[in-house]
Parts: sequence; C-alpha cells; structure tokens
Amino acid sequence: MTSQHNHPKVVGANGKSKPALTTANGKTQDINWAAFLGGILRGKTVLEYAVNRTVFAQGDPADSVWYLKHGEVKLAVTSQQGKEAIVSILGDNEFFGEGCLAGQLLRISTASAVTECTLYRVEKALMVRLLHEEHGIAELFITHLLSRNTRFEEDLVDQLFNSSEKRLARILLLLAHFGKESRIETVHPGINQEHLAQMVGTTRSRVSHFMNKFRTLGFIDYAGNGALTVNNGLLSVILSE
Amino acid sequence: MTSQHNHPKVVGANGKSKPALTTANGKTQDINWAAFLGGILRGKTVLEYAVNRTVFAQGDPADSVWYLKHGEVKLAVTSQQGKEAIVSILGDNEFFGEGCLAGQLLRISTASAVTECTLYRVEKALMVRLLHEEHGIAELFITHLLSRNTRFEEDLVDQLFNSSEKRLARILLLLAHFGKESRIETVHPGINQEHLAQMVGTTRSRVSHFMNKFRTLGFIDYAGNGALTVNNGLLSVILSE
DNA sequence: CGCCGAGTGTGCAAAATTGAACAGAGTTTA
DNA sequence: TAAACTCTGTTCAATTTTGCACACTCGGCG
Repeated sequence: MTSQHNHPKVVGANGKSKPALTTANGKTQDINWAAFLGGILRGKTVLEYAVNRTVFAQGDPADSVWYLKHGEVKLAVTSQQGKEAIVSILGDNEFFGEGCLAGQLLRISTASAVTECTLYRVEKALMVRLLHEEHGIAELFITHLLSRNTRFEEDLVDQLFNSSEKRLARILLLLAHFGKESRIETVHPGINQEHLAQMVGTTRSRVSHFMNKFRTLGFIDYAGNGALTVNNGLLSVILSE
Repeated sequence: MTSQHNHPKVVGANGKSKPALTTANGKTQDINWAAFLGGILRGKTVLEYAVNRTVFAQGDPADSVWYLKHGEVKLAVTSQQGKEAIVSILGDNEFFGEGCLAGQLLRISTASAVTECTLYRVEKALMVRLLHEEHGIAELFITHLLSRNTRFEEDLVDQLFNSSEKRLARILLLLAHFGKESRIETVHPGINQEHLAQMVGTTRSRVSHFMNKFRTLGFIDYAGNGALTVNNGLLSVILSE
C-alpha cells in the first residue's frame, strides 16, 4: 500500500540508551529518580537479595512495585504445560512488577535475582500516591514504561518474523550490550543454553545446534566454562537473505 | 523452584476493562481525558480519516503522538523480506505513536484506519509539555501505557508458548470482545484470513485450515460474506491438553 | 580415586509449519 | 455480460521445529 521505508530494527533500538523525556526547557531528568526514591523511603524497604532468590512468584498477590537499584533480575512465566519462558532480564535502575498498577491482582510472572541485587519495594498505594503528588516522578515512570513498551514490541515483532536461528542471534547480541566502540563483548556468565532457549522460545537442542554453527563461523566463542564472547559480526546472521 | 501457582491468562486480561489508576482517595479519572485534550487543542488538530487511509507509515519521521477518539486503527510492521505483521488493533480512546516520546526518530510501524476514525494529532513538544505541566494527564497516560504493556507481554508469552492453532483461537476471542453476558459475539467485518494470519504470525493456508476446523466443531460460524461469529466455547481450544 | 550432577554435542523420528500453487465462489467494474 | 478481483478451500513437497535419547566433558566431593 504505502511505500516500504526502512525496516524494524531487529536487534532492538534502545539497549542502554537511556531514553529520557525531555522537559519543556530541554533539560533531562534521569539522575535524581533513584536518589529521590531512596530519600522518600528512608531506607526502610531497601532489600538485598542473594543470587537465585525469588522476589515474587507467579500467582502471588500483586500489591507492590519493585525498583531494581543494582543487579539483574529475570522475569519468567510458566505455562500450563510446564514450559518456562523468560520474558525479560532487567538491569540497574529498572522497575518491575508495575502491572499491579493496572489492576493486576496476581503476579503474571516469577521474578528472581540473577545476580546479587539491591531492591526497593514500594507498596502499590505509596506508588500511586507518588505518581499523583510528586513532581517529576510520573514523568520518569513514563520514560520507563515507554522503553519497556518498545522492547516488548520489538520482541513480539521478532517472534512474528524471524526463525529461531535469527532470534537466538538477536538475543545473544542484546545480552552482550556493546560499548560504544567495542566489537566483542562478554555475556554475563551464569546463563546456560536452557536459559537461552527460554528467551528465544525454542528448545535447548536447537540452541546448541545454532551455537555451534555460530562458533564455527567465528561469530561467538565459548568453552565449557561460563565465558561467552559475542562478535559484532553475528549481526550478519540476522541481516542475511 | 517455587510452586507453580495459577497460569498466565492466555486470552489476555484486559480487553475493554478500562484499567484506571486509582488516586489516593480512590477516585478514578477515565472520563475527562478526551474532553480535556479536546479542550486544550480547541479543535485545531482534530482529523477525520476514511477507511484504509494511512495515518503514518513505517520509516516516517516520528514527531507526534496520536489519540484515537473514535474508530479503529491498526499498526502493522513490514519485514525486510516483505512479510507483514499486525502488531495491534486499537479502539476508541487509545493513544498510538507514543514511541517518539522515548526517542524514536522514525516510525516503527504503519498506522492505518480500519474504520472511519476521529483522531487528535498532538505534536511531540506539546505532548511533553502536557505531561509535564497538566495535572492528571501524566497519570492517565501512565494508565494507557500500563495496559498497552500488559497486552504486549501477553502477546509475547502467547507466541513463546502456544501453537498457531491456539494463537488463532486467542485472537478470534480477543477480536470478539464479549459483552458481560453474551456467549456469542461478532467480529468486526473487514478482517480477512490474511489479516488474521498477520496477527497470529502464520500463513493464510494455516488460518483457513484451522478456521474450518473451528467451524466444524461449532466454535465459530461464517460464510463468504464478512460476517463472523465466535462462540465462547472456542476457549476450550486454548485450554485443551 | 570413582561417583555424581550440570551442562553440552549429537542424532533422529514425529509433528508442525511454510510457501506456493490452483480451483471455485462471490464481487465489483468496464 | 464478461473480465478482473478478492477471498476462501485445499493440495503437497520442502523445511523447520519439537521431544527424546544418549554419550561425553568437566568440576566438585565423599
């Protein structure tokens, strides 16, 4: 119908690009949120979580919003058939569990610490009040929701269009968030083929197969230990054809 | 790890359930937004779009947010290989094109009118100012983003877990948003098997095959014309096994 | 040392999905 | 009316994906 302009970014537009709502006068406000929230809470509900500990489980009552100050948290969903999917992996300064604000009564997913984590727990009622009363909080939360939104949309489009091989390539590239100039990055250890399969939406045997293919082609490198490096050239897998 | 509580709602939690942020005193605020926005704009950028007309196209510069006052709009993405996917279908009183607020410079998808539409076009700069200054606007926008978010998440989980047969059943049930008591609803006409395939993420031949199967089973009914009715019992397809 | 256990590399048959083709029904259009 | 067009039903071979199975490596650890 209309001419076909450029294509959806398969890899995902906003890795760590900290998109910020620019205010009317052009100033951005990414800095003070964590500090501000920390101030409000006066340390009362600041929590430390050890690796693998569950923050909340699928089906739990959803009565609070969480803020991940530092560390990594994964959100996983278990289907009726017992299959597991990893819906997202979160990093520093991200919210999660915000679904309760939209009326969700129970947790849709299970949140667990991938690394050691520092978390703030914010009661739903308090969060609602903050959003209502506190200057700037709502805007910063909107920024968060917008970037979460585009990420989900990109994930969905990826599922709709691409084969499991390309989806795996994309996930690997996303996990190895590249610095400005580097061509090779290391993926956080402690993530195995099973986890990759749960993110990509396929089986482990498929992941193993493609990982070997990628390694043979020189796009990634790994051995028995946790270390895994991803070469930027892996992009060619996604762009091929 | 943790016990397996209830399961993700395959069909999607929030059809037309208008989730609203409850304010501190428990009052909700869904009413005034459209009126308010209309007031601000003083009719200047209220636009009427005819069926099939394109609002914006994939690749266009993204410099405004749109508000769908009345009608239906679909968001579609075209892949490099020329495949098309329908990412979402929007109804009355929904925003779209809000990605530009998160720093997107170009449109990711093509938005086009499915029915006749009444639209507000809000310049990005104005939208940012509204969110910054106007009481209540930010909260209402947050409500919108939250429900959009959970819908995308549900779509993603659906893709990760379910076969194309179940995904089709889910889409049909979602399209036929059931009233409180009715067991049978009509899907908006003007949506063909090709469109369904683009929403489900499969091929038209597959859609045709399953549609016939569902019809034989008595879960849906349709003929050559546009009319299509969906029976609530179609849920059993999703829940089977 | 020898026995786990976790993670990986393969192989394979069954199942699901794709992609393309063609026929027919029902329409609009010239 | 005839041609053009849209949409659906239905093939079918090729490809992709699933679900298992089993062997192998590598670390701890009793």
